[in-house]
Amino acid sequence: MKELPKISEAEWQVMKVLWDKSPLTANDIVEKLANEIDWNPRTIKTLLNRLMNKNALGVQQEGRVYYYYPLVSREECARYERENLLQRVYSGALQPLLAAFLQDQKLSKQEIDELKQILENKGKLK
Amino acid sequence: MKELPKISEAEWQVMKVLWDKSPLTANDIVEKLANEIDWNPRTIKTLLNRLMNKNALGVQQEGRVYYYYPLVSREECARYERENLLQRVYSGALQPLLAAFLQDQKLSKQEIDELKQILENKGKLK
DNA sequence: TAGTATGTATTACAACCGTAATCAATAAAT
DNA sequence: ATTTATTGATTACGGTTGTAATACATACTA
Repeated sequence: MKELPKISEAEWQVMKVLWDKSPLTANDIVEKLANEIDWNPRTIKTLLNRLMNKNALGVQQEGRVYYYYPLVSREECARYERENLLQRVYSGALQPLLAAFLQDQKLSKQEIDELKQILENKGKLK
Repeated sequence: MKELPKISEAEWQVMKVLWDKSPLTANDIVEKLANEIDWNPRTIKTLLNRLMNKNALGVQQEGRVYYYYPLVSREECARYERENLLQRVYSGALQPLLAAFLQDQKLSKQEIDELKQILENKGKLK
């Protein structure tokens, strides 16, 4: 089983861009992030380097330009973060976590129905 | 509105003990954590100090002993962490987050029913 | 009253993080 | 061929975190 690198808050922003679409050059990434975050391009280069050192990103070199791409899946990383929240904050108690999420956020009718559907199935399966 | 201190992973362990029951002395806390975590008591003292400096904990002094108690509510801090996960990992998309949590964890029949109940109510309210 | 134990405060130290600036290599331009 | 511009690599720097060790104050003991 491969070691999941620990991805920091700032690094998540970069990873999300590459999970959306890859491979991309550093400049592509800078451009995509320009709207959302006020970072110096240098900062993004640093983050790319750190992510490479952590083996979260790979590169393929074309001439003098690097094309970056993820080496870990978004779903793996997301699962890690979910589990982390669940344990750290809720000591593993899922129901209160979910109830709290449902309480503070708004959902469309359709999203509610989808979730109910998932719950129905969980109910049946056991 | 009061500033929420940022509580680190290790600090959460300490805060949870005090949210369960407070005020407690450092030694009480060391004892409670002894089962769960393999920390040197010094480490716990350090964490208590940091939490005081962050205004996450207060103390009341009785003789030479300090009694620690939380200055921030568990629910505030939990909300902060939930929101953080939601934005960082899911860019604010609640439904996929919830669906994933439901997918990877197991729930009792009763918990499922409670969640369905919450969803029912959300559905009605709008 | 001098030493010991106990509890808090200060200091340590490396790794990680946010946020860059500077250096170096190389492709492009003159 | 030398200069310039571009892009990745290295270095920076203060703050936080995990994980303690050491110093200091004081209550208790001999």
